[in-house]
Amino acid sequence: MTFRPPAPTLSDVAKSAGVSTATVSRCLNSPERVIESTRNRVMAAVRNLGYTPNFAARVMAARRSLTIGAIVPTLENAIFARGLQAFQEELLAQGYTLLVASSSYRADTEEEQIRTLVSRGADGLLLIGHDRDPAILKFLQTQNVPALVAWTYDDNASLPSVGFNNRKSMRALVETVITLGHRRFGVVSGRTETNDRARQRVEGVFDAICASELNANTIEVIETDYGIENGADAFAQLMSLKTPPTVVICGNDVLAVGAMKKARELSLGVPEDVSITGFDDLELASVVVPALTTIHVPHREMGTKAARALIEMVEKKVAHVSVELEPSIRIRGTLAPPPTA
Amino acid sequence: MTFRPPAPTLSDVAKSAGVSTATVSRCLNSPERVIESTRNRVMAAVRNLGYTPNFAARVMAARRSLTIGAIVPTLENAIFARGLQAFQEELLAQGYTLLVASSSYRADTEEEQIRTLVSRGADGLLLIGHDRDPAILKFLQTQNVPALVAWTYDDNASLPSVGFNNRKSMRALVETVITLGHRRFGVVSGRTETNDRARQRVEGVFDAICASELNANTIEVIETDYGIENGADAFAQLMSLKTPPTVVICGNDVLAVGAMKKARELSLGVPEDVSITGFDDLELASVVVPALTTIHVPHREMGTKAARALIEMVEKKVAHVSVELEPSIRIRGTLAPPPTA
DNA sequence: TTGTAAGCGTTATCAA
DNA sequence: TTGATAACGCTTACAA
Repeated sequence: MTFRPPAPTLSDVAKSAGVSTATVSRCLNSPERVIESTRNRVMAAVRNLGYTPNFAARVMAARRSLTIGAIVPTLENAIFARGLQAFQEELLAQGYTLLVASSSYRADTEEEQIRTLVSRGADGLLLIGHDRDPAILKFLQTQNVPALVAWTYDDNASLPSVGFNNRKSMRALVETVITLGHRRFGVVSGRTETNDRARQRVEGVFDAICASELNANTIEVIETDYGIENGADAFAQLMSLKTPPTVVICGNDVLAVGAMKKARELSLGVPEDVSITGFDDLELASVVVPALTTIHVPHREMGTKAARALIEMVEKKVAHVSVELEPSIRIRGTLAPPPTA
Repeated sequence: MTFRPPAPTLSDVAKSAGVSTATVSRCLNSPERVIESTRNRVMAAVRNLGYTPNFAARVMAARRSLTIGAIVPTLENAIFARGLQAFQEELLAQGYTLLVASSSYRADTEEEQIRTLVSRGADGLLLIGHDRDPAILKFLQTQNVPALVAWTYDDNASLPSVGFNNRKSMRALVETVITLGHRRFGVVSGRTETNDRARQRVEGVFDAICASELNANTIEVIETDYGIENGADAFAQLMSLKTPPTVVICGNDVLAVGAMKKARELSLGVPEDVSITGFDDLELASVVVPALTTIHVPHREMGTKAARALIEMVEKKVAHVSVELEPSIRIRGTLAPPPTA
């Protein structure tokens, strides 16, 4: 092992350029405040030495990091990918860096991640959904770190949100399903206990059914984690009931695609034997055969608007007002009238 | 706007517990070095005040961050998701935190991200592939930050790697394809100029074909960015040739699924009219109909081993020896003998 | 336009 | 077992 010199610091640059550290700092942060001749000299020294500013030191001295943290429940499937990408692009355009963490849909992990990101100096936080221990909100308050919620819209929650009404959207879809003549419904949902979006979507299903003259008691709901195989298993369970549903409403596209896979294995035709619907309109939804009927969520718009809102909260230090986006129904091949209708 | 007190610091805790900052620091970092009675008092103060350590200050003082950075070409599709997940799990188990950045397959962006992560105090870096300006390697050296390459294996590159031989794997697959009787090949590849894995995979195709007595001149190769729609377009282009291929070898599963989608639109049967193969064995590959023939990459194993190797490099400050993993071929529904064979 | 110097919140060395 | 105190590398009044 060879000896390695320590990385160059501001004062190395200052020495090499024959100026003070303050001048070097100015060259880097507000070049217009340094006369050109010195600036050139300094920048040359920076290049020569291969100097890179130490972020930790900068954060400590400046007391802001130009960093935004986002904690999403999962990065394993595409559920949050597109929105997050747009979020990140907008942040970047405004000079901020994004730090992403995943909570695996666990409240305790999310709290840990919140603490981690705050301790790393995040200037603001993007969180998903409103289900959360109030204590952690108090923590954010004492730490003076603004937070914004996305992927759901709720005007009178304790945090501002940029998102859509999951319940209303699902209700609209199920109303369409009812109009087609379906009377026996199966529901494959995400975990409702720890996931307000999943909960609201199931509520939307019941809203639609109760609003019609149908009997809500006949609806079978299976809860499971998001995952193609989980969707497949839940679907199999539903279809093995004495009176299987004619339509299976899935809490998201991942579950729905799992259901489709299992239908194939069971030699059940979709939509001839059973209809299937999803939620989110991931790329997956247009790849499967037939294409999946689902609810299109304006992911990119949500990401972009969330970024703008959060930056405003960070810079102006004011609470942002919530923004509601409008999903739209995408009727595709997996939905048709029930077999006997 | 209400007044917000600044977040509590170490010395706030020290004052509140009636000890020195050194003792508080010890309670947090090596509790066994503090007698129980004081420790209890200190921890109570920590809880009371809602104290969270300031990461930037800690990094500066300790001169290590227990943070590993990873820069992948994309987070938009699942190509790197599973491996990265395993990488992160192993890091976590060993007390490290993962910071992920995406380069969008651009060399300049990757350099920027490398600098960013180093400046943020990453103790080590995971990079994908070996294609990279030597200057940035020198930078890593002067900054004293070890780096490891994954998703490819190359024993005599300048950085150690944990991965597989893309060329050899693709060659094996194409040899199988040849054995089935195929003679007209189409290739849909990722960008070979900026992506050594894509390049090696194409080379593997030619290796197999040259090793047989076939004429390599008849192979049409189309390069495109990774994406379902790109795969679809490239496939359409290949199938509109005067003598279209009987098999389309795709550089990865995402492209292959795009090809399958387009085949359906063109009413081409897979595999009756044309065979299609992928690479990676993403979850996607088992969801499509028919299931995709592809090369299974041990993503999780790669992630775990990369984490262990990188941590060793960080802690022992020695270069790790490269590790080669073995992908395996997964023959599934999209591959069959050519129509006329 | 540039320099001086006081922090920023930790850790770590050295004494007590 | 604990406490002083000097770093760590940078930004930013304030002064020159």
